[in-house]
Amino acid sequence: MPEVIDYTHPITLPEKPALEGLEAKWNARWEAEGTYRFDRTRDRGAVYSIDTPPPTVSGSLHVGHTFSYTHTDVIARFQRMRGKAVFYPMGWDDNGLPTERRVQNYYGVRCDPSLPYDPTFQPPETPGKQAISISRPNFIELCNRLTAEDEKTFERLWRYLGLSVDWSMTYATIDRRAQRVSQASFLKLLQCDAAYQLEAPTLWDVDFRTAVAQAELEDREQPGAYHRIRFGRADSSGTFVEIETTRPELIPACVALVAHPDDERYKPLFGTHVTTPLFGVSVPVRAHTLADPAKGSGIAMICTFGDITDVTWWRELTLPVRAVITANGTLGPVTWGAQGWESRDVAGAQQTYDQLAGLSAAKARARIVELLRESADLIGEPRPITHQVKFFEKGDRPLEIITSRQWFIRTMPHREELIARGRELKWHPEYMRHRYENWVNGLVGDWCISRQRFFGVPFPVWYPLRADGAVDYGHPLVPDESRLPVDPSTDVPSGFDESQRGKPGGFVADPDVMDTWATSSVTPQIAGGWADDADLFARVFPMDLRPQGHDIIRTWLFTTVLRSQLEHGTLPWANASISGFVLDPDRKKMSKSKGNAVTPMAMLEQCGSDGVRYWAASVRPGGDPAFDPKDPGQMKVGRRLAMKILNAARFALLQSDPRGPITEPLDRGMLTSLSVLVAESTEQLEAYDYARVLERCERFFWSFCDDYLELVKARRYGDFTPEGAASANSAMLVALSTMLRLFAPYLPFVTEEVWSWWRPGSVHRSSWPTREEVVASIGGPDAAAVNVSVQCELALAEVRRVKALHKKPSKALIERAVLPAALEPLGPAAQDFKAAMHISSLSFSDVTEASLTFAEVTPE
RNA sequence: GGGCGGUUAGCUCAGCUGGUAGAGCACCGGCUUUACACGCCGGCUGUCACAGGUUCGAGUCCUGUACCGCCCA
Repeated sequence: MPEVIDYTHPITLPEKPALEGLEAKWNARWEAEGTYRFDRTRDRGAVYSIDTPPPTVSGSLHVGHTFSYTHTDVIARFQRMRGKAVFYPMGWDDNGLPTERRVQNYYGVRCDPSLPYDPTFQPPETPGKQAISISRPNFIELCNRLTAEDEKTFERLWRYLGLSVDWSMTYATIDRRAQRVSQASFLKLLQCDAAYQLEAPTLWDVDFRTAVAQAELEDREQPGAYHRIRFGRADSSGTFVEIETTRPELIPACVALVAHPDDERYKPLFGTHVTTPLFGVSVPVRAHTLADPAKGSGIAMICTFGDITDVTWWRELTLPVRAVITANGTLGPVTWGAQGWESRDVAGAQQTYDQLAGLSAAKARARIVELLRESADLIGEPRPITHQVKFFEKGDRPLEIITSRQWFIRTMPHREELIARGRELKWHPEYMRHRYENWVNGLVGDWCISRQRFFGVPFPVWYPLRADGAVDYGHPLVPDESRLPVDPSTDVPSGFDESQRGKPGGFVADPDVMDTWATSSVTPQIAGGWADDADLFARVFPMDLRPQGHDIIRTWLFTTVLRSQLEHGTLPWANASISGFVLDPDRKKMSKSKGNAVTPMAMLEQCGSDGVRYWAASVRPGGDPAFDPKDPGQMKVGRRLAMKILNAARFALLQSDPRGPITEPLDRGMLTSLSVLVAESTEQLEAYDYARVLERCERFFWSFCDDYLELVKARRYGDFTPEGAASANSAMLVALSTMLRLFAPYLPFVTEEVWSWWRPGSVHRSSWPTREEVVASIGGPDAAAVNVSVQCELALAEVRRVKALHKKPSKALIERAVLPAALEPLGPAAQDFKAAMHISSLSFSDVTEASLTFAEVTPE
């Protein structure tokens, strides 16, 4: 029991305790003393490991970040006090598009991979109107420069908030270690055929000119129009089939018409051919169940490719490709009459198409409508509608579907086992599991991981060039694992030299980088040292906890489970704790793009880190708190709690002699109740229910201050016996020691400050309180004393109430008090009670409320 | 259209396995009581969204409806 009875440490109290400056004072001390260093000598059973979300450093942190990261830190601190070696590194997500965008805007540059590296290049002080084109290595230098700045800012803020991270283990999703892990993992997947490349229709953002994965899509409501268009029937009857489409500009890409197999209107047409308007291309009429008889005219045109249903039809009906949309979103050149572009009127088709070539999809649509109107193939006028259109979540124009060569990770064959892993994982809160299962069940294809970007992890792959200069994609060249990480655009495959790059008989590099999630999905492996520190990895993996937001269950959580399943055949972690979002006062999700995000530094300075943490931790797991920066209510409450802890501790420590056995009923009752609180708190924190623990501890503490301390004040100051004072002093110190440790995960600064007044070491390295330890201080739980305390507190409230009704000052003397008989069990504490309420004579009787007789004069 | 969550005091929210509705803020009144005026004491405030059902008893369990939010089609 040394934690509660060893009071040999000298007590030093400040005159006027304050919260100001605690963040700076204790952060410096924790850093100097390595308070949060991970002890890597401990084995897996004694370790608690956290797969921390690496925040995207491009941009700034907002209140939502402090919210969710506090939840994790509360758990980390609890586990540390429980005796675990806590593995809690921080990561930075520097990867990909957001960083590139920020670098472009910040420095006024754009990346042109065809340019050579310029070692003397320096960006201008302020970005000019015209973006400067720079080489890929120069561009990456700027990315690194800016992210380094951002990382420093972020680290300062995290430290100020009091995250108990081991800062010596920080990683970045673009650093050498991360590249090595990402590439090594990719090569393993390639080796066992879990990764493959394919020339396939892929969702494509025409502005970023990159492929996009299913997980990065979002639907947006967009205006559009149905165009009713006639196709000539091939039976020379002179009759027409009418279709409706929102994308008439894709008529040159039409490869078939399709209707539902049961649709009586079109059954006779199945197997026949029709002719496309303007281009005179003969296309078949086919049947497929995905065609909706109720939509438009019930028959649709299939283009390569207008939407993802086109891709399904194209694949399942084995249709040819006639692609017109190019990577930049314009209609590309076509030679009509060439193979695949046959027409009944080659010259006419060419003449028409030449008016569309080079236009964006939107402009081509406007032009082709005019042409269709002239040729009388447009029936009626376009009918405006709004419909859902697929966008890249960070994009500005609708996605196109472009056929290109991409790397994929096999996902579809693993759906069953991924569902099973999801059920094995402990979710906090439990209901978040559904989001995962819905996602896995809704998957429609393998995971495309190629991105046509620059700042990312390159694919460690080259391709041989045949003698005729054609790329041999079938026999990729890969480096030995010992060479990783490699950049194939500057490194050379073994057996070749740089002079053979791009030459027949030589090689070319895969030009792409991996999707952000392809790197982020291996954060447990990166942080845990999978590729270069097997000893560390064995001590931390599979990890204990993945904390994250519910918006990225389908991306980060899902892909991490997938990678771990493919690589290790296990879950990557035992628990997933899912935080909600901070909402603005109008209940809209707070985000930088909406412009309603609040930067947290002012809040932290105004309310103190402990105050902000109190607010964050008081929201139940998964909850979405509304936050109004003009009225930081709960943060102020947290600040008040921290102040109260300072002052109550000062009171308890102000006169802590004499000490001795804890004999008085109020003291014993208070400690018995506290021991129950400790037991419940431990159990609930183990279940990740941090908000409930905070609420209960706070309620206990406030009652401790308002009732218990007031009741024992006189006895403690020695008004009765030295033994009575000793009992109170000892009980207060046990309670203080216990409550400081209960609050330590939530309010790390104020608890550390108070701890330092009278205890050795850091409260954050002390042991979590136990029920047994508290109970031992009174020789066993004392249920009778609890009853005395409860009745005494009820009586206190009753006398206070009646006193206030009589508008008497608090120190007014009460000559005689008659209380309801139900309160009589307070008897053993009558002396404390009478002193606290200034009662001379106390009795009980069959009354419903307290009857008080006040003295004539109130002493000064 | 599907999934998930929410709806409790003017505001923000707690109410765990069903047993007489709670806290803080705000508001009103009182108190400078030797830890704290960044404080203390007291008061006021509710058809627990709506409609059914189960039960001796429902804020809590079941069914349906409405509205809000998030995610997915």
